[in-house]
Amino acid sequence: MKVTKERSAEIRATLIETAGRLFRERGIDGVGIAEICKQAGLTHGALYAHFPNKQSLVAEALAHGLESGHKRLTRKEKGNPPTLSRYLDYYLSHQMRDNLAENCAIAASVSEIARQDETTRMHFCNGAERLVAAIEPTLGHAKIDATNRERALLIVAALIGGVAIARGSSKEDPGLSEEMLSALRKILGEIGGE
Amino acid sequence: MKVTKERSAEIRATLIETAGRLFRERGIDGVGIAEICKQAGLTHGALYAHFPNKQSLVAEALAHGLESGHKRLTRKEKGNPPTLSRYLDYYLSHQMRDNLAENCAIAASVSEIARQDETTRMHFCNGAERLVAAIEPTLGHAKIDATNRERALLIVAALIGGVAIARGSSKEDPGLSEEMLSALRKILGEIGGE
DNA sequence: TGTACATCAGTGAACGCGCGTTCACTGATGTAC
DNA sequence: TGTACATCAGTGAACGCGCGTTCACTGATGTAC
Repeated sequence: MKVTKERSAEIRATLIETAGRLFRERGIDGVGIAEICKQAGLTHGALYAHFPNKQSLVAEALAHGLESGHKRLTRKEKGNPPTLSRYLDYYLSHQMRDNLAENCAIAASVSEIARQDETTRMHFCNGAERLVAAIEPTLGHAKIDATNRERALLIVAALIGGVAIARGSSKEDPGLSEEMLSALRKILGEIGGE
Repeated sequence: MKVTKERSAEIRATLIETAGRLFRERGIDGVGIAEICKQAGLTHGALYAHFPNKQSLVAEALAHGLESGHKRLTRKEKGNPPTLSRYLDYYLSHQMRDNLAENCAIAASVSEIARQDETTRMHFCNGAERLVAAIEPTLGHAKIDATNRERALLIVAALIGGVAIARGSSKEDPGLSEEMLSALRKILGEIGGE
């Protein structure tokens, strides 16, 4: 049956958030429409009143995940802009490694992106650019012959790759997983002139 | 019909290589038994004479991909062991970015690994450890306060993450993609004491 | 070496299942009077 | 403000499809004599 405009907008937002959480946790191919709708408290048919198909939900869910991740990450604390230390502590924590669902959409879906449609890939690029741009101004001086932009690109690559490797090895080789997080925490801090 | 032992072993090897190539290119969930067998010149039922199920083919294909990648990467040239430059040139090339199928299984499947079974994850960990161990002895001196092991971990994380981001952005934001490859080439060379 | 037969890798139809998507229907919402 | 009706978000059965897997069958291979 019909619902109020407000309720409909709420439901749409719930679908996007639920889908994003599930896609990050189990991969885009690994989650079906039926489960997303069920977790959002709907039957599967309802989805098509909000999105023309699964792919467009994928695109919106990624965009929303990147947007809210970016906002959370760059939020000012006590009026101060975020520091490099805060980015590094956040990305290289156990909570980041062990909670796919609640964290960075770039890290969660990086190797699935190339197989998605153009809109989705576009959102991914914007998200990556914004992360680099957010890190760049937090950099201090370091004994390295490289521009701030180059160092920001390195830090983003290492964070995304490091978290992915730490996740993939956390059960079978926890030593490697821990070592990856702590080595990156130390050496990226130094490279970033923390 | 039955085939000779030699032919059967050939077929098994073909299945593993074909599956690995397709999994790297389109993801593990993105490729079915039928297509793997078809590309290997068989009908789908034949697979089950060689593997009990898809998951065990996934595990063997990953192990084989990591093994042959490792051999290719660490092969001596003119009696000399591989250098850091060779690793960096290989990982940060367009051929690496654009040919998922023929390259590093770690880079291709890093964010799918956490969802695979224990055997598959174990193979992944071994592959990652071997890559770190291969890079460590190639490092020279650099103005960075970090052990060789820590620098090797950083380089591996940055290569895997950097290639993944370069892949995800190559169509919609080629500028970012190129910049990522060249920035990493330069800065990792410096950090590695190339 | 030649013959008879057991083995078993490969075939292809068939299985149940879950996928994304469609659609006739329902009934509360929002609107026109 | 009250009434009549059009709208349309949500329901749930049904669609075709491709998935992983099974299995009776085939026929060349490998073996026992």
